[in-house]
Amino acid sequence: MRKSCQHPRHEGQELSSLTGRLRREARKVTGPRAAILEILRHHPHPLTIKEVFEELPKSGCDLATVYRAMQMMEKLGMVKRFDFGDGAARFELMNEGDNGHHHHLICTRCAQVVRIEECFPAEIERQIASKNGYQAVTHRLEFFGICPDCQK
Amino acid sequence: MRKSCQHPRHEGQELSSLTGRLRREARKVTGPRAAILEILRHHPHPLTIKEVFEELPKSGCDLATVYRAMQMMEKLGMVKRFDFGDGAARFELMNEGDNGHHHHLICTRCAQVVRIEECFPAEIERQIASKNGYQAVTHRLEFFGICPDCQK
DNA sequence: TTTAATATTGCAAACCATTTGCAGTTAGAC
DNA sequence: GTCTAACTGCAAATGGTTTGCAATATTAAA
Ligand SMILES: [Mn+2]
Ligand SMILES: [Mn+2]
Ligand SMILES: [Zn+2]
Ligand SMILES: [Zn+2]
Repeated sequence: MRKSCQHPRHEGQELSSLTGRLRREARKVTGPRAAILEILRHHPHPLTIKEVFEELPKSGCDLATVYRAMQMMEKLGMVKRFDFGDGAARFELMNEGDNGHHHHLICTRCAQVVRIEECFPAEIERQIASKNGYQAVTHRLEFFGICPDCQK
Repeated sequence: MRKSCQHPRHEGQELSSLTGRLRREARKVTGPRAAILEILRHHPHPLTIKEVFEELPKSGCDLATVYRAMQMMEKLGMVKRFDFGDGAARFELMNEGDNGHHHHLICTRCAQVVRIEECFPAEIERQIASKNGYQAVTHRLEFFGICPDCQK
């Protein structure tokens, strides 16, 4: 469905930097893991486990392996989990050091995704937190609408 | 776990107004439905299907019936679905005419929920929409933090 | 009040995303 | 090379949600 973008600007971090990160954390760089990282590296937007699984080279690996790799990398902070509210978790590669906090605008017709740089105003969030006595407040925010292609 | 609040201010709409709404839409007012509405009516916050199910009077009804009642009422616009990202949908009674758009602040330790009246700034949302050529843009937004009780 | 049409229910099975146990297989430190 | 912890495939289990179907209940009509 969604095609990989070959533009170098979208290839993200070097694979070697990613595998290095794994080894540094005493994780093994296996065939399946390298393949999964290659896929994430070439996709600028969050991917479903199933989408990753289906992009895997012939005789890739077991679905459970993709699930396990993804939760391991999430724990190491290498990928970030997003929830578009459709029942399937999505994952996006994170840059080292970056906390990955950002949002998306999703087409409700074709699922096209745009990365959004705007964020919920920090000042208002601070007010919400203090007014209710909550600490360490963050938010989960996604936008939904009809993309240009789907408007005709 | 979460207790029902008996304060009249929290009882919401009359049960008769709710059942009237059902009949008006050619839906039958059955025992299970009345019981489910009674539960929602007394809870000011979104409830899980399981939570509703467990509050049902002895020998309430089948779990599937709660699921079916809830999706029917969602279609009629009588309840609104919320997603706190923990894998279980939550539902809240909606006032007639109101579109129910609002947000929550959820304690990540005890799941206590506070209704939030603030919303994502409409002006910024409008910019996001036009900048990307999307139409009919809305958002899904929830806040997470540690509630006062859980801070000790 | 009885009837008849239709909506609703319980129950069990199906679904779908995700997790887990386990025995056999590797990566990579030494 | 050896050794061992980490990893894998596979199949079974999980948890939320949906569905098919035959039996039952509600309500509009008579
Ligand atoms: Mn993104
Ligand atoms: Mn609410
Ligand atoms: Zn944000
Ligand atoms: Zn809002």
